[in-house]
Amino acid sequence: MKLERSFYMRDALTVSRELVGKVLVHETSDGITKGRIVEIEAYKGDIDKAAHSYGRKRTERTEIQFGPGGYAYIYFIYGMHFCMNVVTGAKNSPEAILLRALEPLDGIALMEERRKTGRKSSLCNGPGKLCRAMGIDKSCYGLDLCGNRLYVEDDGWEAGPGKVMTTKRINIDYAEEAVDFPWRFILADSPYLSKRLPKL
DNA sequence: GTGAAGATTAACT
DNA sequence: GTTAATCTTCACA
Repeated sequence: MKLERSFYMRDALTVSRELVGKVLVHETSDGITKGRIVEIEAYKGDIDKAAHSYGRKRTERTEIQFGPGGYAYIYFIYGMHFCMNVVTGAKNSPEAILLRALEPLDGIALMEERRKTGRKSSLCNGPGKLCRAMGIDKSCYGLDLCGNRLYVEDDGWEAGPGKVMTTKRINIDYAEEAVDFPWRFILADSPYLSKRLPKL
């Protein structure tokens, strides 16, 4: 079943923990693609130097994060990649969750066509890659995840005990003390992670 | 209007 | 491990 608004209205860290193992669904004119969420990172604008909305900085780009949870925050990075976030928290609480890796479930042929690669395991194992495989671009910015085009569903699958782990985030070395926040959530035994499990 | 930097990826040494 | 590709967004004039 599709996740409801109330699921997203909670704290980003709480939502993150429960979002691992859920299924991202994108319905397009080319077909439907689905992928299980195996790696995500939480960003909290009020205290997190790594967040675009750090210091409650409100710009045209981060505007959607200040609304209620349950909306898509898409941004373009390094001139060639899109990244998708799920906005969480209540209104005026700039929090979001970056989707870093998915396990392809449905529409895999369509993903391969978009990605031009034959290896299923590398189809969605990175923020930029999963967006391309899922057909997500700027036109998805601000979409309501409680709508019927781009949303997250719970298919009843559950991670085994201790399988959801937290680690430090990736590629935010400029964020000073925030680099040590354990806000990356992963499915420990998934072969679809963007990087190998760091040593603990 | 202009310039610098980036929540990445793929290719190369 | 290092680096180029490539362009939106943001800060400042």
